[in-house]
Amino acid sequence: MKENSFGNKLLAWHHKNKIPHPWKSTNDPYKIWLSEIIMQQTRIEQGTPYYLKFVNHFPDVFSLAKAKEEKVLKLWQGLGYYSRARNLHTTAKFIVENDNGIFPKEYNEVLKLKGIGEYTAAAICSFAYNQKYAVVDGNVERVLSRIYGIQEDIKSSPMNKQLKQLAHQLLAENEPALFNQAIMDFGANQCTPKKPKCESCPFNEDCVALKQDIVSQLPYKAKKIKKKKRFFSYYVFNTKDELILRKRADKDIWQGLYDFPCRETETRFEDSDEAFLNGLTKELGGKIIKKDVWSEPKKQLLSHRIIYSRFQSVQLEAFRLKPQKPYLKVNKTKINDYAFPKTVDLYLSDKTITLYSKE
DNA sequence: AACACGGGGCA
DNA sequence: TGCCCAGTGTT
Repeated sequence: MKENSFGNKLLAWHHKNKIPHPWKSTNDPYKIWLSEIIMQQTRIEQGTPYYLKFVNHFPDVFSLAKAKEEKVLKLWQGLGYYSRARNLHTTAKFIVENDNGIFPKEYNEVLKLKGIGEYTAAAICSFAYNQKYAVVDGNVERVLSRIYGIQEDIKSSPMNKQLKQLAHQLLAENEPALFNQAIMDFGANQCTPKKPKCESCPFNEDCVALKQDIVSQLPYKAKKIKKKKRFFSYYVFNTKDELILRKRADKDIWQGLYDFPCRETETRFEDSDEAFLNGLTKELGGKIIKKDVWSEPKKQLLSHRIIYSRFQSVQLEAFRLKPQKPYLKVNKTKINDYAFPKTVDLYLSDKTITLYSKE
């Protein structure tokens, strides 16, 4: 779609559908800044009462700068992301002390302020000063990815760059403040995350996502897998010729592979668990001759896990009892017959470990 | 580049 | 539960 066509349709939509907000009827950069900080990652309905409270208590940057942080945080209470409030306060004091209370006008100067990133800098420069900076927030990402059928991960660095460029091109021939307001309103009220109003959409002839029936799948964001941390403390029981392995159970990582008797802990490594060690020692029917200190924890990254493993060599004079259940006794010369997870193999291969020597 | 940072609304 | 919301700072 041609840039001017996009702008014309968007502005026509906006003319009919604009929704007033308390901070729209001003060019005061302070109020625009305040509203933008409050609205970051926040729904308009949730943030609006806070905006009204703040302008009421702090009508200008001086009053905000003079306030105690306690007061600012108290007013912010319940809104979440509290570093926004602290940064807001810090920046207010900075502007009063360094710039005589006058908000900077240069985009790059605005961007330097604490709590102001690319989105907010563009919002302030366009809304307060009508400079040509395109805002790219969640709304804009959604609108553009759908209309232009962008199926790649919009959060990826290259794609995010492209989106900014596209937004900038579309903005180019238009009134910056008006265009930015329009595209955000359009995302918030027409091209909504769920149940977008495609039937009444001015772009329904152009929208690539609608044509391909993938509107509900866009914008695509790569699933960010939360990597759970696990902590393994391995006890490497060994004698002159043998050592104890454990066959790993089903329903867990590395099933069927071998490692050592292991105590897993929820959080970071705690002190050695003597009961665990002694119980196992008794079970193997031996006496401890020598016990090494714990190895430095080794970190292993899996697709969905971060595993920290540490090892402790425990030398017994003999294994008098036959190991039970998942444990088995193995002659050191046979160790290469078993499959090990990477960290365990690295430990075994370590030249400083004298358990066995790899060929 | 990945992650922490909140609280609320909605399926 | 999981996703999303006028994102930014930190590692």
